Amino acid sequence: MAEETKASNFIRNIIDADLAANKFAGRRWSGQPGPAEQHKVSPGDTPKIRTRFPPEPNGYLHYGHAKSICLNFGLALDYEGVCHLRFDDTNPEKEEQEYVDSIVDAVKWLGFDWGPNLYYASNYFDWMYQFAEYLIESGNAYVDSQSADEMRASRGTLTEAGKASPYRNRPVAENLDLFRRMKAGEFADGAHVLRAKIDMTSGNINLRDPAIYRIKRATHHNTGDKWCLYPMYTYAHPIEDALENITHSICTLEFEDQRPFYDWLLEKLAQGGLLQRPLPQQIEFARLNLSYVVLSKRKLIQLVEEKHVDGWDDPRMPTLVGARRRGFTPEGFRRFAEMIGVAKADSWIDMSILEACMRDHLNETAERRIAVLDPIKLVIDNYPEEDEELCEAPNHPQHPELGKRPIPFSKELWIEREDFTENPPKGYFRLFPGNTVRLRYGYVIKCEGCTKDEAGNIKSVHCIYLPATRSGTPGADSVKVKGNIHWVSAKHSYAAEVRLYDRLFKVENPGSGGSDFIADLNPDSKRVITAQLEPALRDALAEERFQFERHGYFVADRVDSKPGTPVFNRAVTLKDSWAAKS
RNA sequence: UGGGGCUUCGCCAAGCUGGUUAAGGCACUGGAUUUUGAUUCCAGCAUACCCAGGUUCGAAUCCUGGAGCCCCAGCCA
Repeated sequence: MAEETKASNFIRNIIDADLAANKFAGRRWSGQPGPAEQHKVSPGDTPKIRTRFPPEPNGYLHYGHAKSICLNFGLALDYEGVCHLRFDDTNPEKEEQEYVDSIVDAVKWLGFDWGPNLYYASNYFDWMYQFAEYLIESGNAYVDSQSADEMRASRGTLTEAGKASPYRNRPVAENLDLFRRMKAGEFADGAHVLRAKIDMTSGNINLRDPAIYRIKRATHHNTGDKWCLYPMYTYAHPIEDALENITHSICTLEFEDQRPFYDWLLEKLAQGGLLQRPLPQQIEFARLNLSYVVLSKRKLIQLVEEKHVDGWDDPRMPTLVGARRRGFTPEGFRRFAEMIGVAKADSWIDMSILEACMRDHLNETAERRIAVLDPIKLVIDNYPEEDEELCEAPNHPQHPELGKRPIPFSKELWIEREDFTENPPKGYFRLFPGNTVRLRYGYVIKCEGCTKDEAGNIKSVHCIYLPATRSGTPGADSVKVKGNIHWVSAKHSYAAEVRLYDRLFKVENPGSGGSDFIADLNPDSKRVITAQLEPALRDALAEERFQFERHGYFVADRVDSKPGTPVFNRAVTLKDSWAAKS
């Protein structure tokens, strides 16, 4: 593949400048995350940059995470760096091993590799604790014994400064004693909290003595019951980055206000000789907003719990497990991330962009097959009853090397109901009485009419075929036709379950204007049908993706398919300029 | 006068150390190829950069003022 020049963005500009200034030249790396002391005698850190994807294992990854994953891992790849996968597991009440596993799977599925750099914030608890003691000793932290309510009240408001806690000037020795006893489990949850001592009058509320440690008796998925004291994200995250030698700590915009604290903390710790310089820098970018879907964790949970979808991996869910079942591809997501870019302006990406990226990749890679989704019988009146023959269909029109496969042809076929009409609208060039059309990879046929039941519903379409026009023979092009429709032989095709998925919501911005987003669900987001498929499809392997010609891209469902009877999910339709016009 | 951030084509988004015809992609519109109304190809698509002033020979880029939108008052992340 040709060398692509990556689109410039503000993060790449920062990295370019850092690299040009040789900012990271002095860093050491002991092979494992650790404080300054540990890295001190080690060799230089070879990767040019270190980024990280730091999910909290408290839910399933969604499309928004895909943007962040592609960004962090992609940057590492481009700059000969590495990207760590780090679980930010500082709140035992919300986190579970199940989520850790699913996150590992999802990032792997997207095609990224963290090598040996799989880490857990919870493995740094000892260091974090020591650093907290240092902060206390250096007069930068204190134990506050106010209740949560009192703390909230004294924090002030957006426009009024906060007031100092009565415990703010506790002597160092007392703070240290209290903090150690907090760790030892002498106090009830919520009795005390450790706070950074910064500025209660700051315009930035995050600097009004943020809480950095709370007492919480909960079993942690990784550390078990070792701790009853857990660090807050605010405190933990910068330290995690520093211990891991992260050069660029990329996060979303809502953490922008947190950056002054991030820098304050790391600077204090570095001054105390605890952390190696240069310190990591936090860079914020705009999170993904996608139309026709919701990405907030709360809403996703609601969809699952209220059973509006069939679980977290429902193909309609904007989760990565859902996308996988849907038939979306990792390459499609990476293309998407590349296409939407990264910037600081809040933006809304239309779902059609993601769909287009999936089509792009699927078009290149998916083999073609024939499926009649809404079958109606087509009878070829002048074709002998007992005859049958094999037609050949290429597996991919742009890739002849993928070979061909035989498709049985006979007197009675299934065609799409919408490929025939008695009263063609202007511009319609499929089947209607008197019109000729090609049966793809077969013969040209001339439509004679149709038969109906008593109610007037069309039962079968009748036609005659032109024997000399068989595809692949010299006479194939002797009759020019505009229309080209697909078909399967009724005698040889088989009925199979196919799920037609569509967008989960019927409006661009579900729940906008204060309405209930549930009311905006698309009632037709899932249709289960029985389709007539060409014989070759029986052999489809779970997760194998195909283009059903003239329909779209489908995947053999990875959970419901059984050997010999795959169930197909529609990932996305083909672009349809005829439907768009009419 | 609480703090922080953002504003370039319908949607993203380069550019921001002042001088380019204001990149590129998607969408859209033409046209060519095509046994998928698909794909591919080729062409078109901002005298205009939130607004108003100013500096300058010259401003999307610098200055001043204004408008709009987003985020922050968890012992969540």
